[in-house]
Amino acid sequence: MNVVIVESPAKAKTINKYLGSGYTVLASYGHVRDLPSKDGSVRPDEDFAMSWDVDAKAAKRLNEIAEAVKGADKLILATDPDREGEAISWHVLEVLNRKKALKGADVERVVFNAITKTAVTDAMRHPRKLDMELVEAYLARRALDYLVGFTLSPVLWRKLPGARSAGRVQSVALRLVVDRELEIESFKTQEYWTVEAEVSAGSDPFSARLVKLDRKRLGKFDLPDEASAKAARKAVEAATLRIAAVEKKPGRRSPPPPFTTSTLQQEAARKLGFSAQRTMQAAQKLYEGVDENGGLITYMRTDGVQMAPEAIDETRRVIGERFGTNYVPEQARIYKTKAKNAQEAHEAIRPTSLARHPTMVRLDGDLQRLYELIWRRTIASQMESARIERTTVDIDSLDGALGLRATGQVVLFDGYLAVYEEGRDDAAADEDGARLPAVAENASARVHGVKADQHFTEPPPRYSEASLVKKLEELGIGRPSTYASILTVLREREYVRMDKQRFIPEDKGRLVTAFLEQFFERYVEYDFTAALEEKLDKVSAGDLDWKELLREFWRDFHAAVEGIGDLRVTQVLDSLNEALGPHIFPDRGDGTDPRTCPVCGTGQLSLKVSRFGAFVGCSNYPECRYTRAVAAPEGGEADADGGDRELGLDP
DNA sequence: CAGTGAGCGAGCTTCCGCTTGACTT
Repeated sequence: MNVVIVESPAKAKTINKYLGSGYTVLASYGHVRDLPSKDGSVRPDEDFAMSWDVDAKAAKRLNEIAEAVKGADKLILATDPDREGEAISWHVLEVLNRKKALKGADVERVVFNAITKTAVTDAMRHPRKLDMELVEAYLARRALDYLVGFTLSPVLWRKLPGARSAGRVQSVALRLVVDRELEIESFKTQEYWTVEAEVSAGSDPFSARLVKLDRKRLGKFDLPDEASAKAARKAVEAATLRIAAVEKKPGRRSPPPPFTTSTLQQEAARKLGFSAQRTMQAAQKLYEGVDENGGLITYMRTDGVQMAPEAIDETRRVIGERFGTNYVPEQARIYKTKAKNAQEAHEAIRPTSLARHPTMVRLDGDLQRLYELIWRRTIASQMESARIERTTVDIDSLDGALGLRATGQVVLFDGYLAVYEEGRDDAAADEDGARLPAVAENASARVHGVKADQHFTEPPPRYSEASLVKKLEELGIGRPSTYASILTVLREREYVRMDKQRFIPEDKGRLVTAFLEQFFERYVEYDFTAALEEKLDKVSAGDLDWKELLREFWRDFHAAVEGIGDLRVTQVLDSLNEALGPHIFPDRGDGTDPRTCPVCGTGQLSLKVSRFGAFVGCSNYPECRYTRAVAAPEGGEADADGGDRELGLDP
């Protein structure tokens, strides 16, 4: 008898089926051990010694595993083929060794990145040893995260009452939200106008935009006000027009790759309105399966876009049957990940059987809709590209001073668009979607009406859950298993709030960000994690000692912590006040200096702290009693207003 | 209705990443 260890029970069940009777497949249910949530779990002055703790539930699992291993010939560690997976195998092995549960049993490490019968049985024939360098990269990652989080958080408690936590991932996610808000606040809207004419040339009328005026190309801001727009409109109305050129260009649109965790969360938000959490809950149920037929989709926490060859074959077959052979490309499509720091331990998220059409499964609301989305996306990813034709019609005045342009596109062959079109976040609507009537070059054109429209440039949009997850993934920050919880932490700490499904930073979040930027700048830089990952890669390649990585990190980090530890709260505030700027003193938009007191008009505002939390107060205290709360400790809210009220704006 | 106030204090909070049930509301 052989004992096989994987992470999840659903996976254990499937693999058991593939391997048959000579094997017992058990799940570890995750990491099994972790650092206890208290001081001293990682000890830099003992050469980064780490204490591990097995919680009660994991202990039960491990006892079951130890029991099964007792009479076994072999222990086969088949956890995920990435850094964390290697670590899980190591943790399990460590515990079993400590229990002395491994007498005589051989230990093998086996990896597969698709759960198909061929992939699994093939992997079983190629066992290897545990990769200790990969495990050491994990240890470095784990220790660093602990040291950053469990050092910075207490610093925050002491220096900024009301602030609760900081960490390598959450603090950068928060910074993204805060920085975007600052961008929005400092954004200057700009007015511009466009002129559009309804024209015809022996055809149905169509609309064309003014693109040339006074023999010059019209830039976006060349019609800055109503007067210039009206003058341009008059010029169009007075002009004699002819069709100068008709150009048709063929184009292709290729399908998007199949889903990863990040893209699934984004699309489910855009198309179904699901939060990241709701998406993951539904996906988990689809993965576990609803009846005896097993899971309906592959593993839902993945950054891989690749698919098992068997699945690609089946997808192509289903496309041929349902849509016709002209929808099947000659070659199967192979996708490569673009995400930084992708581990690609798992396949893309796809139905376990493409033949299981959404109409053939009966599921609860969320599950049904999510399954259909995944089925369509997977099918689309292997379908033929759409072929389109883009048409551009240039219309000039006879004297050549004016130019108008109309664009349109026609889908000649829909290809993958027959099942799926990717949603958009904040992009402007397609303007060249319309079909244009056939017109002949040199035909004269008639103007039916001209309109001038006013527009204003808009600031960048606030992050939604979907766009923030997308950004985090681009920066290589966080993992598929943590995206949804990162969003939750920011809300629980009251660093941000949601408004119309968008993240808005609270003053508390701005303050924490300003503080970290001021005193721990390099640890909240957007590429800190990417740089760390490069070093971790060196560790796993054997080119860098994991303790050397930690020593180097700790030297600088510890110095920064010592530096601020010596400062009194008031000194921190003085230094912070210099740097705070728009984080805490936003432009009020009425031309007054953001740092002068809005009540007395002479006092200077600055940040202070008390047992009520951080607040902004006037230098003329106690004559002037203007205050504005910035960050209150848990439950320490003065009243329902939360100090948000702008006192004294109308004295 | 006004709007907490700054060198003292007891004791509390916290990280990231991997995985699901077993508690009660």
